[in-house]
Formats: sequence, structure tokens, C-alpha cells
Amino acid sequence: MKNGNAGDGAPAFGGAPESLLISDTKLTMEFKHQATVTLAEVAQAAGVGESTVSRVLRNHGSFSGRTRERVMAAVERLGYVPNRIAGTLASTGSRLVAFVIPSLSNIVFSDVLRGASAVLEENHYQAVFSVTDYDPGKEEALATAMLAWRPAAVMLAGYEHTDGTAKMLRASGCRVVELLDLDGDALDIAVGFSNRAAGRESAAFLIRRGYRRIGYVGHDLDRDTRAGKRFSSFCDTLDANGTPLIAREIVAGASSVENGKQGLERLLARATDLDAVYFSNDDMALGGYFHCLAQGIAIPSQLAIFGYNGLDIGRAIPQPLSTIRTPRVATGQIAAQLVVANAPPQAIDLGFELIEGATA
Amino acid sequence: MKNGNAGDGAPAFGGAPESLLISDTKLTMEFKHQATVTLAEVAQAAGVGESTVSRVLRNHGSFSGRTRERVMAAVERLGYVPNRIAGTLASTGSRLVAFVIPSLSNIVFSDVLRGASAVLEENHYQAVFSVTDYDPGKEEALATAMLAWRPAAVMLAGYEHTDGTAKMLRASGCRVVELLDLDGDALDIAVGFSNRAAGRESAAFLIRRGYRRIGYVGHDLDRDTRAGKRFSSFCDTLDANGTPLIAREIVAGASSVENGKQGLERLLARATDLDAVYFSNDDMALGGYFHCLAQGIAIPSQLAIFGYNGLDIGRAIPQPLSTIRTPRVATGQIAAQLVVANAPPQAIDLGFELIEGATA
DNA sequence: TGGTAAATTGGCAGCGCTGCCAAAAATATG
DNA sequence: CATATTTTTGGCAGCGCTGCCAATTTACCA
Repeated sequence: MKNGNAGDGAPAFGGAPESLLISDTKLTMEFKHQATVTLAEVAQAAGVGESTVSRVLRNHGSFSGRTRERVMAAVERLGYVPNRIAGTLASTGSRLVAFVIPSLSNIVFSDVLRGASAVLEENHYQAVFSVTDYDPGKEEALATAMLAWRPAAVMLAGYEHTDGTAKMLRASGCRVVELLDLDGDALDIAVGFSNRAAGRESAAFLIRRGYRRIGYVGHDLDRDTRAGKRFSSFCDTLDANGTPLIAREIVAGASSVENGKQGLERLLARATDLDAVYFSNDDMALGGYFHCLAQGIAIPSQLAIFGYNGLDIGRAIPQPLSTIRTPRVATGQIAAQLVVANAPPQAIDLGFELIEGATA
Repeated sequence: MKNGNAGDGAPAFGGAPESLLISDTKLTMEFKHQATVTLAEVAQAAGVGESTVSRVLRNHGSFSGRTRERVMAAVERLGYVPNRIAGTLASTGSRLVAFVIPSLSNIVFSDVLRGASAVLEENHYQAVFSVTDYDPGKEEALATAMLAWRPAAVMLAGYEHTDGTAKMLRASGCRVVELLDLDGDALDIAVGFSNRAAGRESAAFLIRRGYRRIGYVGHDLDRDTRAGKRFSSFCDTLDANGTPLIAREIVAGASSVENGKQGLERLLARATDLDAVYFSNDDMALGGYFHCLAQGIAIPSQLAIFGYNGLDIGRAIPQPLSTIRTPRVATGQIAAQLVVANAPPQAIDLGFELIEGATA
């Protein structure tokens, strides 16, 4: 069933007015559809100098109350909107913050953006972003494009950048914030948590709970290097315990509930005697959970499930998902605060929380 | 269990070099950490004029192959990154596109951003965004802030803007795109689908399936006006059929799985004889689904569930969710394409698809 | 009231780039 | 070989704003 069809054009954008044109100036202005009021025009209308208008609008420097009122009245009357492009060019340092993120489908990154944008908006900074699709080459191209806007800071996910990206960022003079990972050397500021520690603790938890025949279902680890780090530490910890990973299933493509479901199905077809499965993240784990639900596999007695991220939905399913909750929004907030405060280079570990849940 | 602690500062951002300073110029440059290479410097290094460099870099106008090589070599050697701020100021029209969206938690908007950003990146446009939290006042403030960047277009959700916002946008001279809603008058371009039609079809479907005692669980409708429109048409359709809505439960706050779960629980406590429940969206519906699962309520025989959005996860649960799938990514793509092409004012209805699923 | 310190204010040179125009060089034409 | 065209190129005036500095006005003190 398909609804909808191409709609008609709505002529709301308006054409040129047909009458009442007093002068050529008026005519031109109307045809341009452009209310490009400049600071100089405001100054003239208010009967003051340009710099005075600038001072009043930025509330910077000194001016009398009367001047202030006259300027504000002119601004109001003319509908003046300051041009930040010009302002940024004239002054030093922009109030743009550039985000170069791997994906917008992965809630991890939209959570970070959410946390950051709230702080940035409060401080009158403007967020700009681009999406790399986990492609390091694209990251480099997009980071270059971002630097062209001379942002106050560039925020990136993790440490895995091409040499070109790293070199360029270092040379750019703007702040660089690497997010969501702490297992590596920061270029400038880093905010997040250790994915290696998360993998380690996940394994330790399953071992503590008595699971011994453990499998893994994950998505493309070459691209999502943070998931790769978790998995690698997870395996190391299992090995150290003398109960190595029994089987793994890597699905092609991005993490998703559907992929988790199919991944577990395929894993179980090959390894029938597992007692627990570690998933690359909660989306995947939920897929696994639904597979068990549909197949009548008892959780956790027949099979335990463990995820990563601590999504809200994991707490709403009949058996709360056992997982690790990561401070994604806080990562964005702290990162933004450090940028706004122009804090010195540093690495901030926000840690994570293991949620015992009911699935493992 | 809490892991992690404040990390040590990583001195990677570097301090000033202590020796080998040849001149004051060098010293100053180093302290600035700023490799601000300008077009003029490139021109000098390449032994050509500024406008020639500009032409080569933009591949616009004519220049010889030899000149091109010399310029590119100088660019490479100096690590020049063009300043788009200056470029935008000097030329007419920016390549910025501003998004003013209600929320980043709601996947609807990140899907739209995703679709749009892919198209924008291909065309060398840059996306900037701010989040209104469904607050019309904030929308106005943020839209003003956006206009200060003189974007090529402003993209907003729906038609419900304050008079001030509408007036300002109209006067701004930049393109305005209203997304995800077609039930109203567009300011310029509109891309999306009819929420009223969606509500109507949802009701018609439930009626067709034989449900007669229908309830509703929704979230804050004053803020999410699109959900409000769906609900209102849904009710109208039920009324017209002579089987009006039996009961409704509006939860405070944003839509979420948890809220859907609690909402259904409260609704069923008041109205025990419902045979179907319409949810404000899939997140809420999933919560309802999980509530039934946990309470042993048979779906759809005891209670049918119907959602809105067509999230992927709805297809991965044991019984695929009955819902309406909306073209969110496509909405973003089309909107971006129209802006890039500077298309005339128009309203494009992308429609939606009713998914029969197994829950209603 | 005269004189100095403090508070206001305006003028104007850029910020780095693009766009226009005329000059110069290369190519074509008679 | 001179002239007409066409292609390349450089110079320079802004784009709209900020920051510096000097000029002007006002406030304050003896």
C-alpha cells in the first residue's frame, strides 16, 4: 500500500511586487529578495558610528544607555541580522566547532552530538558536521573541508586517523578532540573511556558468572575499530582465564538488530554448545535476544547474552539486557566544555558502568 | 561497578620550542601554533598573481597547464588550506546548509540529517545544525543564529513556527525547506508526507482488520505537533466509522520505549476491554509490545498494536510490528537535492507505506 | 570654575578571498 | 609581417565586520 504523490508547487516564496514601487533602489532591493541589511546601514539609521553598533551588539566595550537604545531600535526596525561570516573573518577565532563522525545511524554518535550541541548552543558556538561512513580516506577529505571553515575545534571519533589527517590537524592550529576512545595517544584533547577496559570487564563478568563456553557475534571490525578493541581485549581476558572463545560470527555491514539476529542464528548453527554470547554492541545483542525469544531458547539458562552501550531499550525488554553503559552524552558535553573553556591538552576518562541485567 | 578515573594530561599539543629560534618572526609563529598560510603567500611562492591561484583552486576561468602545476606544487609545499570564511564573504552565496531540528534522540531527525548530509557532502556543501528540544521559542532564537551564517538554505521540521520565525525566514532571502510534514502552507520548499493521511490510514487499517475497541498511547503532543496531527486524524476516522476512541494515555516527556511500556500499562489499568492500541510512534509501540510480552498478553489476538515510523527494529522482534514506514532518509536526500539545484518553491509528497506486520 | 581623569564615540585599516577589468601573452588571420 | 582574436594573467576594489587609536564628551575634584 503506497500513499502519496508529487505535490503542486506552492507559490509561497513570492514573486516581485507589481506596484507601489517608489524608486529604483526599492525595485532592486525587492527583486533581490535579499534583506541584506548591513551594520553600516544600522549605524546610519541610528545616527552613530559603525564601531558603536558593533560594540552594542556584542555588549563589549563601553557605550551609553541612550546609544544602546537607539541602536537596538534601528536593529529592530531594519530587521538586521549580523553577518557572522564577516565577523569571524575580521576577528580572530571562530565559534564554529566541526564534528567529523563515522555515522549518524549509530546512536553512539548522535548521543555525542546531542551532548555537545547543548553545551555549544549555550555558549553561542555553532556545530557543523560531516559523516565519514567509517572511511579513513573520507575522514581526511572531510577534515580538510572542515578546516577550511577555520573552526575553533575539530571533534573526531577515536584515534585511528590517516597520517595525512593527523599531520593536517596538528598543523591547523585549531583544537582537536578525539572522542569515545582512550586507548592510544591523543593529538590534543581526548574524552571518553577505554574500549579495551570495557572488553576486559565484559569477559571478567561472564567468567565470574560461571560461563565457560563463550561465543561472539560482531559486525565489521575493520571499520569500527573501537568494537575491534573491545573484542580483542575480551578474547585476551578469556584466554588468560584458560577458557578461550569457542566461536565467532562476523556479519557483513553495519551493526543492527537484524544483523545481530542473523549473526546469532548462524553462530548457533555452527556451535551448538555455547553458554554465553558476547555481542559487538546492544543493537546486535537485541537481535540475538529476539532470536532466542523466537526460537524458545531460554535466557540466560540456555544461553546468556551480553552487549555494549547500555541503550535505553535494553532496559525495556522483558529481561533487562546485561551490558556496559557508556557515557555518550557526557562525552559530548565534556568535550564541548573543554573546547569552550580552551582547556589545555588532556585526556579525560569518563569510565563506564557494567549493568548486570537479566540476560547474563 | 564503576570504572575509570580522570586521566593525566597528554602533552601532545606541544609547548613552544625552546631552541633553534632563528628570528622573532619564527618565535611568534611558533607561539601562535597557527600555520595560517594565505592565498597571497601561495601566489608569491608560485610566482603568480592571487587571482590566478584562486582560479586554479576553484577550477574556474582559464589558466595554462604549467601555471596549474606550479600553483598546485606551492599549495602542496605550504600546506595551504583555503579559507572558506573569506571566500564566502567575498563571493555571493555560501555553501552552508543550516538544520534546525527538534531533537537528536528521535531517530527521525538523525535519519533526515543522514540522507541530507550524504547529498550535501557530494556537492561540497557543509551542514550546520542546532537542536530546539521542540521549543518554538528556541527555534526562533536558533534560526536567527543560523541566518547569521548566511546559509544557502535553512531546513526545519514541519510548519509550526512562531510568527517571528516565519517572518524572519521569509525576509532572509535564503531558501527555506520544511521537512516531514505536508499538512500546512509551505514558506518555500516542503518535502515529506502527510501526517494526517498517516493517522487516517492507520485507523482505516485497524477498522478493516475488525478492531472496534481502540485505545491510544502517546507522548507530549503539544511539542511533537506531527504526532498530534496523526492522532487527530486517527480519531476523526474512528469517529466517522462510529467506533470512537475508547481511551487514551498521554505520558509526560519524550517518546521512548520505556514510556510506551508504562503508558500501555496505565492505559490497560483503566480500560480493560481494548482490542487494539495505536501508539504515537514505533518506540512507544515497542514498549507496548514488550509490556504484553512480559505480561503474557497475546498479540494480536488479545491486543493488537500499531505504531508509526517503520523502524528496522520493528521487523526484528518475534512478531514484526504493524506500522507505517516513512521515507525519512529520502526526505533528507530530496531536500538537499532541491537546495543544491536551487529548485523553485514546491511541495514534494514522498508518501509512506503501511506495513501489515503481525501485531495488528 | 578650571583642569584632569574617565567614559564614549567615530574613523579607518585590514581579515583572506572573489570578481571585474584591463594588460600581456599566445595564437590566428590576411 | 602587421593586425585581429583569443587566452592568460595580475591588480585592486570590495564583501561586512572587528580592533586599534585618536577625538570628543562627560564626570569628577580641588
